[in-house]
Amino acid sequence: MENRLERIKKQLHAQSYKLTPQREATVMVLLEHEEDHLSAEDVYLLVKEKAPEIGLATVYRTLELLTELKVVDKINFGDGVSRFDLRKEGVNHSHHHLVCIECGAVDEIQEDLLGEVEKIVEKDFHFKVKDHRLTFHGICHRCHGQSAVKEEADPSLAGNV
Amino acid sequence: MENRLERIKKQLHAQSYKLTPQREATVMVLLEHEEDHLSAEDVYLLVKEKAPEIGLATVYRTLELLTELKVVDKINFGDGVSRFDLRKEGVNHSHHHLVCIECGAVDEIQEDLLGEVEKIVEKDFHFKVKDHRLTFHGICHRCHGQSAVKEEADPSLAGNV
DNA sequence: ATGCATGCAAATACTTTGCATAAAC
DNA sequence: GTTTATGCAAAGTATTTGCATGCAT
Repeated sequence: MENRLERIKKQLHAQSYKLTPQREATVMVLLEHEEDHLSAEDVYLLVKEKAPEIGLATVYRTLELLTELKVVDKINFGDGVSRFDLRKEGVNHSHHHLVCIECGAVDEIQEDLLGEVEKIVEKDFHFKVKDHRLTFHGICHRCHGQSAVKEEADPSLAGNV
Repeated sequence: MENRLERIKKQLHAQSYKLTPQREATVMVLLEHEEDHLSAEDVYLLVKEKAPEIGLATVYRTLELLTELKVVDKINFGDGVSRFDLRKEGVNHSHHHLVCIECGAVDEIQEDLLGEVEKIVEKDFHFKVKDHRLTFHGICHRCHGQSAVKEEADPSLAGNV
């Protein structure tokens, strides 16, 4: 965790940005909630616990900065909010998501399943792939087979949105 | 074109919705701009040419309805707007997109390249896939190789956003 | 001192909603 | 005549921006 913060600090410095206490608190929240897909508002509320004086605008500005630096990916599941997803270290593309249409849970696939597909895109469509966004919509393993008890599916117990 | 409108009309009627003149005008705009990725506002402006009295709210409501009926897909490229993309007939999933980071053009891949990947997702992640969203970010065939003349890339001549 | 970063409030952008009217069945 | 759809305006969200202040070099 510490070294990831350090690395991000270096990335900031490399572009002559500072790791201010507010930015550090924001990054820490993201590191601590790596599995989640937090909206700017979510991040704001969590950062406030560490740095109560922080403003929402600063959080937005920090998330924008981190997106630029490719520390996080700004993703969108079709509800009206952008969510921010920490990239794994050394990984140069956004990972995949599984959105459950029953319970709303969002799970991640870290493994890159698009290698072959990207080759086809580059060859057949003459498109130089730099990054990708892949989301599947369907029924997650928790909801699967329990369509009879749909109503009881509890997203809070399941994957994180 | 006519038959596609007819088919959409039937889909509406099947759920006891009406094909009002406003809805028809909206659908016609979508059919005429199949290659584009129009925002609600874009659709509104185009529909106004056919039906000047239409209100923006009606366009939003119609697009929402068409999304429900899976006539269109509501997609999002990360700029703050939802865009609406007509599904091909008989196709039951969203098609793929190629977003050029140089010129902003968005091209489509109609062919489904995810068959194998979905099998893996279903087997290894126990996730029943119902639909998907796949977007590649990179350099399109028009911009490719002309990085020296970047500034001259003209999205209006290229694919449509 | 200078420049970057912050907090707050105001502004903007997009989308949804309430409600009275109008059209369709 | 009852339901469904529309247009307008108002309200809601999400996000961005302006600006005075603060912090760090």
